[in-house]
Amino acid sequence: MSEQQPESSSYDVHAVEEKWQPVWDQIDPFRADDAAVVAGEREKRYALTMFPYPSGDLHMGHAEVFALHDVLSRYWKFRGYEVLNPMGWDSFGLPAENAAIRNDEHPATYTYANIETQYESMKRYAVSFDWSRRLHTSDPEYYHWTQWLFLKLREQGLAYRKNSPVNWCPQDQTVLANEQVLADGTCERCGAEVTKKELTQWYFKTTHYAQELYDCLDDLQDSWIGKVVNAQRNWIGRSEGAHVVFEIEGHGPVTVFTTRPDTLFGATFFVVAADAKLAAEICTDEQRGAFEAYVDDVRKASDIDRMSTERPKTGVFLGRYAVNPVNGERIPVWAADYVLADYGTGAIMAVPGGDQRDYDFAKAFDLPIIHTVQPPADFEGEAYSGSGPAINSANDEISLNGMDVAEAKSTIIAWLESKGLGNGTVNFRLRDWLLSRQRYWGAPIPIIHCPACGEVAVPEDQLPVELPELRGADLKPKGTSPLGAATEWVNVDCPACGGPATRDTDTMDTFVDSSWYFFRYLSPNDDTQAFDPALAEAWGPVDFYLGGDEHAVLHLLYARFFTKAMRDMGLITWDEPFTAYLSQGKVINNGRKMSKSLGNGINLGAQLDEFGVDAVRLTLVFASPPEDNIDWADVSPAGSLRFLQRAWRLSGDVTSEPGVDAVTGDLTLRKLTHKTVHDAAQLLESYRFNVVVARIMELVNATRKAIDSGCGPADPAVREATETVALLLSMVAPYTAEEMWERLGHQPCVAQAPWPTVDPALLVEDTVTAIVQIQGKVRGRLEVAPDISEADLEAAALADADVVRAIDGREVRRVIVKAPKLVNIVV
RNA sequence: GCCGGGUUGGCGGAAUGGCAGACGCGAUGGUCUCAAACACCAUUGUCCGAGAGGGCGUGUGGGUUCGAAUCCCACACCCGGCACCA
Repeated sequence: MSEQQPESSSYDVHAVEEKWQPVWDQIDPFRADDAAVVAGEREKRYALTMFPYPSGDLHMGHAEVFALHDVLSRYWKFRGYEVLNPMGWDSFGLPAENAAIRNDEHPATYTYANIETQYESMKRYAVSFDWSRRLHTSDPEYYHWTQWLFLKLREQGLAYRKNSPVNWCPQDQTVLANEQVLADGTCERCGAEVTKKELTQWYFKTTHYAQELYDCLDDLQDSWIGKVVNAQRNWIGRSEGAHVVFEIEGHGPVTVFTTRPDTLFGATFFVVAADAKLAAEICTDEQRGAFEAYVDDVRKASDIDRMSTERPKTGVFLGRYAVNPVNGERIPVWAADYVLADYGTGAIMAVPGGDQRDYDFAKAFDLPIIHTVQPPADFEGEAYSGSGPAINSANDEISLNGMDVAEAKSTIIAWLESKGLGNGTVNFRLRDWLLSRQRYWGAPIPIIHCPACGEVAVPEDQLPVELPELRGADLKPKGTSPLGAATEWVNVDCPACGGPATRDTDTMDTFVDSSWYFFRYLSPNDDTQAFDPALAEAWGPVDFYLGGDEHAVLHLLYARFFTKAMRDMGLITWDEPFTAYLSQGKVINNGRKMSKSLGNGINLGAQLDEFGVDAVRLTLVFASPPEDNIDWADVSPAGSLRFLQRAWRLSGDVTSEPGVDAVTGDLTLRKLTHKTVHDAAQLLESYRFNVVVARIMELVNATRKAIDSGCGPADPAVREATETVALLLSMVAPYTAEEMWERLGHQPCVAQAPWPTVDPALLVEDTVTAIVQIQGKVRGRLEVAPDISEADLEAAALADADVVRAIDGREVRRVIVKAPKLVNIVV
């Protein structure tokens, strides 16, 4: 016995990993069955986690997201759902291209080598992916359908080309979407300061769905993590207000957007964005020189200073007057850079009495200020934008005076509408998605430019438009797409007229690739269509999506846009792609983000080598609620390993035979076992994975105690408890669980075992602990029957020796009884 | 400035109107050992007390309630989103 002690008190984590991987490969328990779901034999669950970009090997962040994701996927399988849990690679993108330039090779070399590395790591990490659905967005078999979807969007009028000032990253030498420029004006990818360039580029018309993208957030409010819903609301930026038409003398009517039409009587001047075409059109010849000088100044200053709200107001008079439609007042028209060209109509009515920016401008240029809302007596500010009765707001036909803001708004809108001078409307901050990129390693835009026919779509039967073979120095960024250098590729016959024409040389933003990949998982090998609509109907939408905060707006908004567009094309029937969404926290170290420059990186491979896959997974799941950051300095993979060994040791101590009837087993342990299973299910449904682990630990502790100093290792309840530990643990620590399962005398694999049946009778306690409070403070405890009457409980409480002593002769004024749990005595 | 989320022991966190601090980390003491490591056992919010026991305690201040970490009001601080968006 003593000789065997070392051998049986721990197991070799690496040997166990090598032992089970081939067994699982053979059993292949996680392959999703399309037929069963299409036929409705089993209820489906689509579990999705964001597919990685293949830069090097997996890191701690991947380890966390996969560990969390796998708990839920495996749980769903246990509960009898047919689970779709696919994985692939978002494999177009700049790092591969930059590596190719550095190493004089093709981007595919870097990309596919890293994919293999990551694939091997994922296999070792034992995530329950259905590998038969693996895809890579850089495969022609995949981007064929990315291109096809682009053409479909274009047919719907949702993809178009326009000339416009765009965000330009001088580092990456390509344009960027609004979503890819951070709040501080830097590139989301490389951190370089983004500048503006005037270019003709492709856009997706995301604004077409602005209202719906906004409204559907209400439905996602409870099932998506709140901060992402909030971020999307802020990004889409819905504002209710009105369009109001101002006649500009000598020019014509110009419409403005305002959220405060009730303040129209206070509009004392009119401002046009200096960089809008409209400003140049309105400007009189006399003011032309001053205007152009101002525009020059604005251009120089813009990108650095324009972010600052503290900057003093600047502008220039355009030499014309607009007529305020409510009172006929002639108000001067100015150009200024505090009005944005691409929001609203690029022109505003300025109400300095009610808007601080307009107030600042009025002060700077000595323009009149009229208050149209009565500020409270103690108001000490300048512009007043709060609530209160309207003042100074009447003409011959209408008076708003005395009305509150809401009433004044609706009244004036009705009046404007009756006069044809405006209407109530809604405006959005969201802009269209700029999708062209001047880089190589992406899906070519399947358009041919013909001098005679203009833009011509590449015929569907000629898709995919494959990338020409370029490598190394050919790919160096030069401000225009590297594809332009592939002369043979670029020059083609026009599909419409047969004349000489050229291909579009830009590639698509890689966010296009990832906007629809969750559909391709349904039909990853179908070379006749993007996906089978019948499978989409059966599997979709995604039931649970786990990913990173960095995609709160970007990817999640784009995927929502694609889904709505695909619905309107008749490809699918639902409105939203992801029924539930959760973003996991980051793995940090010592209070800081891991980074090379700080030298505080934790290498996942090294952690796996030291503690094993299961201990690392357990550590990440147990550390905190999934959405919170995990500081690696605060957690203990060694402690996790210790726990796993403790759990595993139980399986060696059980002496009863498999299949023994648990009914005769120790009741206390049985009750804990059944309660643990019951609670675990509820906790898992609400993603409370860390608490589930704590409950498994409690069960392990209790089972240990039962073996050592309780009912003993032969008691059937000990087997039941240990088997339950193995089953529950398999969601977090699959290797340890499989090893336990085998030692308990079962065939592999534990993932195919059924979820333990909870006996409701065992969830009922024989006695419960009633607490007795005096003045709300706990002063005694009573063991009572769960069905004790309130009167009996009160009597028992008042008779209790501790309670009598605590009352200390004082008069009992009131007794609150909540049988069977609580008595509160008020003295 | 606007919108959202948060603040609980030395640390990560439990408890969502009824025993605050589950579970774990760390720490301290012990068993084992020649010794150490591992493992195991015990203690571990804080203050008073020899002890029994008691006081205090969930960012701050108020409120509702027999009873509040939990609900309400105000404030402070932290994190995230938007921001010259009319």
